[in-house]
Amino acid sequence: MRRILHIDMDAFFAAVEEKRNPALKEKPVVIGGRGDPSRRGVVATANYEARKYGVHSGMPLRTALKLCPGAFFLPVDYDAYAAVSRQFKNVLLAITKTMEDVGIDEAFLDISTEPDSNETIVEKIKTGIYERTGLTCSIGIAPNKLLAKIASDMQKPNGLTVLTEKDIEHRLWPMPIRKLHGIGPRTEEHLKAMNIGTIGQLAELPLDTLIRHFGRSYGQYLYDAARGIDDSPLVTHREPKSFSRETTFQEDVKNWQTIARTIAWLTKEVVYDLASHGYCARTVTLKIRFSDFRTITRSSSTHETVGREEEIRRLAFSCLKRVDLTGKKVRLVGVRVGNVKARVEISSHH
DNA sequence: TCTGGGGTCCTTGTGCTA
DNA sequence: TCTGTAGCACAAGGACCC
Repeated sequence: MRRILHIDMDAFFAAVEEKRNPALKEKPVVIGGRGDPSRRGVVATANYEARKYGVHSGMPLRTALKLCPGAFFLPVDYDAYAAVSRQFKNVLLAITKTMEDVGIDEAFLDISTEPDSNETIVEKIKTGIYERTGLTCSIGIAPNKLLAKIASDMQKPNGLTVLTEKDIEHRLWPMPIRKLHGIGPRTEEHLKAMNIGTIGQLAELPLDTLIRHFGRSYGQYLYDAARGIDDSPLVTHREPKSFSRETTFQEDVKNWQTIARTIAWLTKEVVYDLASHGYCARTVTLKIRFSDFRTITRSSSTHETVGREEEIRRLAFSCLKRVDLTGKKVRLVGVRVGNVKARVEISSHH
């Protein structure tokens, strides 16, 4: 039986900001966009004080302002959070190298072969993270990643929850289906229409029913997940598959020049990312979102990989030519490069 | 009046080729 | 030569995650 930990930092962005500016503690804090609730943007994180007013991540900043006019609004300072993220991940890596990164504020650890008890390891992690960063985290322990992630969410902030196979019936099955990783709003609606609201009810559905509704791969996933089954290993290293940049205009745009200039700028940014990571690409995808939120993509591939800005911009504009913009207002444009390949190292030795 | 940005993965349709 | 089909690459869209 594996021992998998999921570590989740508590209200991470807000906690870093409060650490920098302790006067923010005890006050509602909302972090998102450029920190200006009169401009377009959504909430990245709200602290627990702001959550009392109904503010939550993903909500437009304008809505958050209405719900909580007294809140402090701060811009997302990704570099600062990344620095703290490295610190807490170093604490985890001191326990075991079998760590899977899950974004900036979460990680899995596989401690199956560690001699120490769960209690000892949890103590090391919690005090280690607190000493290095001054922040708290919530931890879940279970036989697999699926259950460990659910467990870390059961008691927060600063919680610890252990789930075993014996807990599946009485602790997992009463939960709403949305708690399962991989079930989002669309699947929730689909299952609601089938009168399925809890994980237990999902577990009553036969495999062939799930496959009929959700396809072979996702149907099988749902069948297993409802039973707490997950054999997926930790992924300790991954290569990037794509790089992208996109931006939402403050006001919807119908001027072609503005759109073209923005695409050229985004291309420059993407090329910089691509090059600084040492990659080149074969596919360029242009993304356009119209004012009605309808989103289209157009992509264009080359036979040989490319990395130069002129080349990638040419591909991006060949995509733009295939989009009919007449009479439409554009809300967002984005540029992505895919099918990326590590550049052959021009080595100094020979 | 709303609904970010950076990713991954999956599905579906289509055209090509063995 | 005709027909079917399996497999693949690619394009587009969509669901989901943090």
